[in-house]
Amino acid sequence: MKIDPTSKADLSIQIAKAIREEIMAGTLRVDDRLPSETELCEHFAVSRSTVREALKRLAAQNLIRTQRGASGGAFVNRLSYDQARGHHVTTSTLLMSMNEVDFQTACEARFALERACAPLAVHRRTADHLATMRVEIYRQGQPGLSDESFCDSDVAFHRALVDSAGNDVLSYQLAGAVEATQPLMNMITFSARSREKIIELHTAIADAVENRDADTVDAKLGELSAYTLQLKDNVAKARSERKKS
Amino acid sequence: MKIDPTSKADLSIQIAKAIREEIMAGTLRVDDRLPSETELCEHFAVSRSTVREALKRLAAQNLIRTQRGASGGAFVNRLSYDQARGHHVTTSTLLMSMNEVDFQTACEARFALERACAPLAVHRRTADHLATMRVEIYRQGQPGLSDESFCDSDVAFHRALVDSAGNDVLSYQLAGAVEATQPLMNMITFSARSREKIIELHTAIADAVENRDADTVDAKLGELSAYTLQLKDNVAKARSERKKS
DNA sequence: CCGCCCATTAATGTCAGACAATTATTACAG
DNA sequence: CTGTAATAATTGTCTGACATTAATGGGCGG
Repeated sequence: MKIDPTSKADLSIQIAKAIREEIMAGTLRVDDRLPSETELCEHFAVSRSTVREALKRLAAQNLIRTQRGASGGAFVNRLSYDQARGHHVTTSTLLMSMNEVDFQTACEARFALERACAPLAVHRRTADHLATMRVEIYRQGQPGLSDESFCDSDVAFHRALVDSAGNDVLSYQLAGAVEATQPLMNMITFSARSREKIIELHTAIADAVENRDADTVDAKLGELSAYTLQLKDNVAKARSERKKS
Repeated sequence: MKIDPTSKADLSIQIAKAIREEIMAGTLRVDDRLPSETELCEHFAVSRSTVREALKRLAAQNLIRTQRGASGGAFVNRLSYDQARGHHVTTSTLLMSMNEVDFQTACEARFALERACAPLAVHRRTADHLATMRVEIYRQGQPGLSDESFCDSDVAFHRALVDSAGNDVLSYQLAGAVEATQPLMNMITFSARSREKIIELHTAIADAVENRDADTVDAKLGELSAYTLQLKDNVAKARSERKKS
């Protein structure tokens, strides 16, 4: 709970770190109120702007929330799965676009993880999950559906599949892999793909989940993966053809 | 690239959002320099403190970095896997501690994901990965090793296993599951566990990876999972015994 | 002509103080 | 007792200043 004014690191970084560590260590618990900005100024012997920049850093990570008015202040935030998922997907998406992740690498990771859910999913799936999957499959079959909407529905289908494993931790971790790579895959391949083929595979997966047949789910996810990679190949070939001419 | 001054949301949040969207959309690319704080003030018609708070928010997400001096400024940051992994682990850890995640849930998620790596790991493991695993197993066998060091080594072992799948995306996604749940599991069970049993399983896993035997890796990870859950049971029983007396 | 030192300059980092906006509490009037 | 207005506490924003850092260019000496 101290900072080193001689350190070369920015003060607001040090302060944010000090507070973050208290939260991680449990000294500050969920819904605890932090000292007011003025008190933090005194404690760390810095100006209010510096304290505020530190608090904004923490707020950006969803670690705290602030409230104005009397008996307001900064409170330790309960990290919700939804908030965390949003962040996770954003970061994963940027990570992949900025590092020019190989299509095959992303695809491999995504399906490896999704297949890991299959045994749990067939075991725990509820009627709700099945219904969601069926609805999305129906949507995907609608004529006139835009490519963007098809992508969205695709993501929703796979998310329902993952969620049906009934494990929040798993759902959270997979959000990054599935939701961040899916659009990437869609953008690359949607010009070339056959919606019928994908809907057929989705239907087979939903059926297998309903029948609690993990092996078939796994196999069909494998087919989907292979089909996606093949599409990518076709697109690449078409591109080099065009280059030649 | 505009903000709405009549919105109830804080200005610094709106500004951060506007810039974040430009980064996500690719308008601002990696290593691009943002306008200086003064220019951003004029552009958004706000004060410098507000702009700075917005920039700190982005910096907290590793989206930008800042540099002082002439020709300094804020630059779009290339998200590195290491930075992102650190964040991911921190968030996952907090998520699990704050939401009081069931031990079994965490354990289930972690092993399901790790087992998904097995087929890739046996295929792509290098001598380096094997060496790391062997070294960690050796460390784990040292008498007098503290519980904390044993935990660290355990994490390092599993990380080497995951990394040997040779897929950066996979390694990143799994960091959250493995590195965040492992300490939780260790804290709960390390009083009761037998290091010999764990070292034996680790050795079997390393051997199987070396022999490219995915099924055995999978089986041994399953045993490790079962053993961990059994330990947890023992601890729980011992606790209720103590309560009775 | 080359290299070193230094002033300049442009940028972020920090500070101080003020006012605005918001909200819970308290006091007061009816 | 109730509704309303004053009050106080707190975060949000603005302004202006100075400190710190680092690239740049110019002068000066070799």
